[in-house]
Amino acid sequence: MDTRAISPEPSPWLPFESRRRARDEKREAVLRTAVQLFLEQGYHRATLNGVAERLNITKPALYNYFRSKEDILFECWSIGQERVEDRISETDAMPGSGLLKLRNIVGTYAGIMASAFGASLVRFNVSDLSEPNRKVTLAGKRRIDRAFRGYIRQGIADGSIEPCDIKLTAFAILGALNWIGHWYKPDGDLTPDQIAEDFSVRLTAGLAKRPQKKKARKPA
Amino acid sequence: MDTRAISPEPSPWLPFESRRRARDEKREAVLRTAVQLFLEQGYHRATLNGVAERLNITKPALYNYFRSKEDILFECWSIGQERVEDRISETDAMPGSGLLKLRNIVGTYAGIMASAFGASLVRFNVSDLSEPNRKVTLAGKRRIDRAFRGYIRQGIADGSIEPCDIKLTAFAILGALNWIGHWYKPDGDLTPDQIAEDFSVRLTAGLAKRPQKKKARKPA
DNA sequence: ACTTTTTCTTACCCTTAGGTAATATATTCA
DNA sequence: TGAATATATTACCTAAGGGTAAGAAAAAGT
Repeated sequence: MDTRAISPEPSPWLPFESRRRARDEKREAVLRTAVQLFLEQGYHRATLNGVAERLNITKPALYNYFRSKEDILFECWSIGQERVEDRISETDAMPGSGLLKLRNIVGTYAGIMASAFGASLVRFNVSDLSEPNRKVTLAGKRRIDRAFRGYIRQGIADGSIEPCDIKLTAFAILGALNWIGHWYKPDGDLTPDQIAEDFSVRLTAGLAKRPQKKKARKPA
Repeated sequence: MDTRAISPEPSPWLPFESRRRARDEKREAVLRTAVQLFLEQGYHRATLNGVAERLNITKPALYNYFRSKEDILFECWSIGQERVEDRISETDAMPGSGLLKLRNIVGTYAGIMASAFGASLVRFNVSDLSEPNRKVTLAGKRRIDRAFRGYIRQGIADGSIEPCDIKLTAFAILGALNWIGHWYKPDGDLTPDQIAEDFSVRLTAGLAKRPQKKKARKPA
């Protein structure tokens, strides 16, 4: 769109903003390429030269956008984490039973795990991060744990979920979900949506409270 | 123990064997220390100097027992893999329904995952291995997948397991199990046995074939 | 067109850690 | 005790790769 023809007095801010945008686009391109390479080869075997090469630039150019390799790693993790936390916020604000919320987060989380930034949440090693960044990631992991446990706890309270060991249940569900980040391949025969739909049912089916017979035994 | 005083005619093989044993013990000590350090710090951040230091020796001494760092990594993986495959063989030979076999392997697998060599199956990066070794590990992972799917398939065939998507079911169960290798801490409040017992029920509860509604069999 | 700022490249530094050579020290065995 | 073997140490090499300095090239602003 050529704004000069429409607006005779272009704001001096526009070029600045467009420059900012271009910069951010390049930054994101670096992150996309980096996370891809980190996943393919592992963080340590992947080199910044390799990242730069894929972008048709040279290594030092990367340092216009990031302060260090670890910085890139941490940002990749942050993007994945933010996606998850956004969905958790949405789910928290959702009306409905704990079981419903759990089903919702399981499905969306599965979808995220099938993306590169999502997989980076479980494929990267926290000990490759600096102490401050490591603390941030560990706190993030705890928040995810807490969210899942919260939905289960709510479900038990509102009667939608059969009473169970909350901690182990959350571990089991999160394990099944996180494992997606290890086995999912974009060129496979399963789409993220299929996985999300299946897992949202599969991982919660055993938890739903069944209609009370005289003696309710084990959950389905 | 001074064998010379007891046996007047000592076989020339005995010293040799005892030396072999001592050697193997040292080898295993290296592996135990190495796997521990690899898990604590990650393969790349952990150094052979660090491994040697914990053993009160120096780095080159390690090369009396292993040809390279990668060699050590691969052996750690192999030990974990062997433990799993042993249990799979046992389970294969077991009598009983597919569901029973699945419960059995889930429990034992959970226990293995709560050990250092077991965790090494999921905490280490295949791309840190040489091409031949990587092929071996990938083949190993496939064998585990195949075993789990086999039990599920058998269970469906013999009527102990409700028909389901075999592949996704196996992924979900293996994910929950493998995740143990990431969260289990020996100093936590859960013992491997507790986890094994819980998971063997938890991860299979949703699969068991329920009494058919047609026949209206009320639970006693 | 000229200046300034941003972005990128070439050339380089330098630490780290895996691996090796030469050699010393135990240990075994006769 | 002395030769042979096994095992460990000291000292060193070397490649790889993260990171930096100086300056060229491109873009923006005037």
